Order: sequence, then C-alpha cells, then structure tokens
Amino acid sequence: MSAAATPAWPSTWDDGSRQPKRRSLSREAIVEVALGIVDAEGLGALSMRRIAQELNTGPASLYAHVSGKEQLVELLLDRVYGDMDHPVPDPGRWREQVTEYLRRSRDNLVAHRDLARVAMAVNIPTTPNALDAAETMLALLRAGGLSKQVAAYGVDLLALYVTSSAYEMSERGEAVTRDQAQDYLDGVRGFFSSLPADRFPVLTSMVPELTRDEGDERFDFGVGVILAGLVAREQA
Amino acid sequence: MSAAATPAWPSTWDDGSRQPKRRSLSREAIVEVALGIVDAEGLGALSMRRIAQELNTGPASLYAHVSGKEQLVELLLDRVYGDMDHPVPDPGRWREQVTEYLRRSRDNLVAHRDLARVAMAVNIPTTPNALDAAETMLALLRAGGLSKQVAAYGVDLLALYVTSSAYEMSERGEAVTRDQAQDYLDGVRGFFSSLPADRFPVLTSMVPELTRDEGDERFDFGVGVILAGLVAREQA
DNA sequence: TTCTACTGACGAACGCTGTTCGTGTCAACT
DNA sequence: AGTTGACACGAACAGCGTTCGTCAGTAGAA
Repeated sequence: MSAAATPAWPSTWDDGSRQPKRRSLSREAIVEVALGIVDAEGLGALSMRRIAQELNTGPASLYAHVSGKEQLVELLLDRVYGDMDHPVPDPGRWREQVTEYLRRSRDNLVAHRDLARVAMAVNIPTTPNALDAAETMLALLRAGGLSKQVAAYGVDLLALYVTSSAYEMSERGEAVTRDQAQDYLDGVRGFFSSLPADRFPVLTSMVPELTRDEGDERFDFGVGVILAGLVAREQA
Repeated sequence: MSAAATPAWPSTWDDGSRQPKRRSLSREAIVEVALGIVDAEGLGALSMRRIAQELNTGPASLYAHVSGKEQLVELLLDRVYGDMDHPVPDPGRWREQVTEYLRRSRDNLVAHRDLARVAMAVNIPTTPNALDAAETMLALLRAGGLSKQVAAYGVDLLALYVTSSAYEMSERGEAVTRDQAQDYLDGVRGFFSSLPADRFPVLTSMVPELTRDEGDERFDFGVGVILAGLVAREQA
C-alpha cells in the first residue's frame, strides 16, 4: 500500500511525498522559508507562526531546530552573506576592489528587503560568512598598505556604512514604484524649503545638496571619504 | 467638602491632588514618564500599557495625546535631542568643535540607555531639535571651508557614525559592571584567537587591533577619519 | 441658567506576538 | 524486541499595540 504502487490523484501524492511525517523539518528548510517570507513581504511579516504555517506545522515545532527568533534572524543574515563571493586582493587596484565589494555587499542586502535592519543590530561579526566578509575586507585594506590598527578601525567604519546605506535604501524601496521614491525625496525637499530661513539659515541654503541622491554617486562618495580619511590618518 | 478643608491622612490627600480626574494627562507627561522607563529599564521595557500604568490609567487613554507608539518614540528622541546646546562656529577651531559636539551628542544618547536604537531607524531629521542639530553641524562644516555638497553628504556620514557608536556603547553598557564589559571584549578576543589561522590569516593576525577599545580613542579616530576624508574629497 | 456639543478618560476586547509545557509518536541503537 | 532519545505539535500563557463604545465633565450657546 505504498504511494508509489497506487499513484492516486495529485493531492494524495502530494501528501505522501511532502509528509514522510517524521524528520521533515530542518534548520535549513526553516531558514529558507523565512527568507522567502522576508523577500516577499519584509521583516515585519516574519513571525514564528507564519514560518510554521508555511511548513504546515505549528510554531512549537520550530524550537527543536532553532533556539528562538533571535537566532533565526542571525541565521537568516548569515545565509544571505553566504551569497557573496570574495575577490583576491590586488594591491594596485585595492580602492576599486573595496568600492566594488562594498557596493555588491549593499546590493546583496537590499535584494532582501529590509533585512539590513537586523545587520545594523549586530556590531561584531561572529557567524561564518560574516567572518569571511571581514577577512576579505581586512585583506583588501592591508593590501592597500594600511597598518593593522587603521585597517581594524577602518573595517568597522566601512561595514557600518554599507549596512546603514542598505537599510536606508530598503526603506525608500518600500515605495512600490520609482515615482513614489522620487515623490518621497520631493516631499523632503519641500519640507526643508518650507523651514524658516532665519532659524535654519545654513540648512535652507543647502536644500538641493541635502536632498540630492543620484544613483551610486552618494554611496561611492561615502566610501571614497572613508578610504581617503584612512589613508590620511595613516600618515599622521 | 474640599480636600483642603479636611486634611485627612496622606493617601487621601494624595488621591485628591493627583487626580483632578479630568484633563490630567498630557503629551508632555506621557513623554516624561516614557523617558523615565527607558532610563530605568531600557527600550525593551517601554510599552503603552506600562506607561499607562505609571500614570494610573489604561493604555487607551494615551491615544488621545499620541497617535501611536511610533510617534511616541519619535517624541522621546526629540525630547532627548533638546538637551543639547549648540556652539557658535569658530572657523579656526572647527575640527575641535565638531569632535566635541559629536562626542557630546553620543554621550547624550548613551545617557538614555539604548534609545540610540530608535535614532538609527530615522534617517532624515524632521523633528525640531534634530533640525537644530543638523543646522549646527552644517554650520560647523561650512565654517571649516567645506563646499555645500561635501558638507551635505558629510553631515549624514557623521550623524550615522554618532548614532551607531552610541548604540554600540549602549549594548556594551547593558553589562552592569565595568568588569563585565571588559569580560565581553575578552570573550570576543578569545573567540577571534580560536579561529583557524589558515582560513582567516589576516583576521587572526590582527586580534589585538580588532578588539582594542580604549576610552574615546576609537571614537575620535572615526571622527578624524571622516573629517580628513571630507577635506581630502574637497580638493579632488 | 439650561441645554447642547465636544473633548478626553477608560474598560473591554481583538488579533497578534514569542515562547513553554506536556504529550505523543516514530527511528534507531542495544 | 525493547528501550531510549529526538522530534512533532496542540494548547496555552503572558504580553503586545491598537480600536471600539461608553461615559463623565467642561465649555460655549441660547
């Protein structure tokens, strides 16, 4: 009376294959389903009940594979870091390599909605793929001739910059269309312009510069500033 | 039959004075109570129910003065920004002024536990006291001779740096004693040292530098890097 | 002064959250 | 063949932000 011997209608076949009933859950499956939810609806929609529902079970079942939601989102973040690949340092091109690697890191985060928010809550990397990223960045900075101490401080600054840039982008990105994102910036511009010039003389004189955001110009500028600052600090 | 005419025992007197019963709530009172909770137990302990309880009422009563928890924490943050005072720009000392102002900003945030976390979720300042801070920073950077565009990008970088530094400090600071904070760093140091040197050659060779955190040295270094980078970018 | 309109206080409830307990059941090892 | 241990899971707990409907007290109009 095996399901293979009696190929009944699809739904029964489905039930038989999807539910060997025992040992069907796994940490990997949970993380994958969770990532799917985040990709589709964002971190706000991620709940233990929702994940369990998507796996046709109850929330309690998840706790055999994951210690809690906190660990789960950490696993999620590391899973995403795992999609990065890592350049071999080329001392002659280290600035370009750093800039490109950071841009890819940011894009990799933004590709999963507001997942960057959990990255902002984690300061020191301890998960495997995050450690790989740190190793890569440190190797690149060292290849650029920075001292150990400057590279150590620098990698923190750069990681922070990438994470928050990604978070900022994801918040803007929740606006469905590109027009809505533009509307948001227009709104900010309008608000700044409406401020009393006598109380905010400097700010109101800089509205175009403050609300400017053209592609990667702003991001690349930030990376350039930090790198230039690190090099300058190196000689001091 | 007024309470003043019949000064009964303290508890009754208390009831009479604390509860003119009508118009007793106010937005300011709510924010102040909320800030007290955050100061005493952190953001995690802040809930509408808890605030209401502290005001001897129910959670529904708060919604007449505040649109929701989101607005409440915004008000909280702005209330804290309001404790800052603002220097008059002195072109000859602009670097020192910026560094000192940022250090004070960080300390002001850290003084209220993990309140910095809500600051990290807000990218563009729109509340009154946050606008004052932005105006101050922009004036200082402009006094330093930075162009409008560089100052505009720079103020974002610096604000981000302050906020995340404060958040990082507050997370460490949840360790009750100074010894526990040191223990945390020792733990990270031990973890990094235990990593396989063949997979993380650069990282494991930099453990002391990565886990170094002596007073304001690290913070000041970051500010110095960004300022030096801004100046360097200015000439480019 | 009397009536009316309105604002704010608030008890109760809704639907949601993360997590734990106890029980049951299957798989594998002795 | 029997025992042990891991895992699935229904039910429940305590808490959350928020909304609804009601009621009291004040303020303005007649």
